[in-house]
Amino acid sequence: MNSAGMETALDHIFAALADPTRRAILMMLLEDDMAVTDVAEPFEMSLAAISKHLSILSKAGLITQDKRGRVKWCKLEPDALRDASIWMQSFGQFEAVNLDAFEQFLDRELAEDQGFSQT
Amino acid sequence: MNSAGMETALDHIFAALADPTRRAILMMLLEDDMAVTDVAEPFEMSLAAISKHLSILSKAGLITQDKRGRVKWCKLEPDALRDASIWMQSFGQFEAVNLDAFEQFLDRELAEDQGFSQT
DNA sequence: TCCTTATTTAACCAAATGGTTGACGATTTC
DNA sequence: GAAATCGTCAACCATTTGGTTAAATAAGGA
Repeated sequence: MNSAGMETALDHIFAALADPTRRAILMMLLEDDMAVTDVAEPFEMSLAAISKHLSILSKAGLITQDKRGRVKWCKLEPDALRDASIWMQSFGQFEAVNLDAFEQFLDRELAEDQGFSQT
Repeated sequence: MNSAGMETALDHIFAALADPTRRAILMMLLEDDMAVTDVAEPFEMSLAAISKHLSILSKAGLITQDKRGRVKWCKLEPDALRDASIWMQSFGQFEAVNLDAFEQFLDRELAEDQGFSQT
């Protein structure tokens, strides 16, 4: 019924998006890459908490983190939203679509993308 | 920072979508409305657990439930995904890729269904 | 070298999540 | 009316989540 791996990826992506702090972080990164400290600045919570949020976003593939010197730069990876978006579009606009074919489509799509880098 | 009101709705929608059981339920409801007992049938968990999942989907606005007699019918409400879709559209870069891939998928679908008129 | 800055890790906590079983109210059927 | 069916609720449990503080690691700057 379900292609293996698809669930986990979608699990992580949707779970990451379910938190308003993490969505706000993604919005910030839309404008520019940022260091962890700068990401944390507008929030009223500890740096450690933000670090955890960034780790969750990273594991979901929504951002990548690139350490240069002692600064870790966070970069948006919007392609990771593709799987989730494709999944959602099947409900929003294309209800009549054949499900078996849709799942085969997802299999092909995800086979290409297997393995977000998750250091 | 964030538009008021939107957060809670998105929280609920994304959190609802983060669980594979709930996504599977939505897929099932894509085909037809179903009674709670029938929704639960393919899953290896209690009816009470499925009832909770349905409640979560309902609170997220992803389904509605209509009780007729002793049977409660579950109906997909794909419009609820619109908020989440709109939010994701702010990440414009991936959207083009996504729609491109999905259109290719649709083309294959429509090629099989000669005479299907797209609305 | 010593101090400061940048970030993660560890230990801890409260609350939420996802599941269970069993009892219950409501409805249909016999 | 009695029994079966549909679904939820209450109580419980283990695990995960989202936060804290404090210590640890790493890199730059004085």
